[in-house]
Amino acid sequence: MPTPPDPAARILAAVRAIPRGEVAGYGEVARRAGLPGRARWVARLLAASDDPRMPWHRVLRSDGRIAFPPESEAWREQAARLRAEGVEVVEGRVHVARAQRGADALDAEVWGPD
DNA sequence: GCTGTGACTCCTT
DNA sequence: AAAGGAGCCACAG
Repeated sequence: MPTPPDPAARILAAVRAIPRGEVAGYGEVARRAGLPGRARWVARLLAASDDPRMPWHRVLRSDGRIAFPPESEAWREQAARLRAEGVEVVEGRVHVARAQRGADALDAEVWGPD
């Protein structure tokens, strides 16, 4: 039997597995890696990763919002990267429009591609 | 080794 | 709808 990859490697692999133009939540990534409840670890790992191929910008909080402080440098960076691959970002959150604030927009489902 | 701090999430008020 | 609190865990001081 192959030795099970260490948890950190599985999490990073799960992040890399998010297709271009799609997004996933921290908790969702953790679950996919077989580590439910480790959302914070996912965030910590992404912060520590220096791999330029890591699509860290596709990982959002469970409510679809960007996890960085609003208007911060990283916050802008993430929003820009998402838009660059076709993901609609409004006020720091993906266009998932679960109703809320004048939401007359149609629900373009970008959430939970699985 | 204990405390505070997060790129978190969920449940209860 | 918004706020509080508990659970979570790695890391820095």
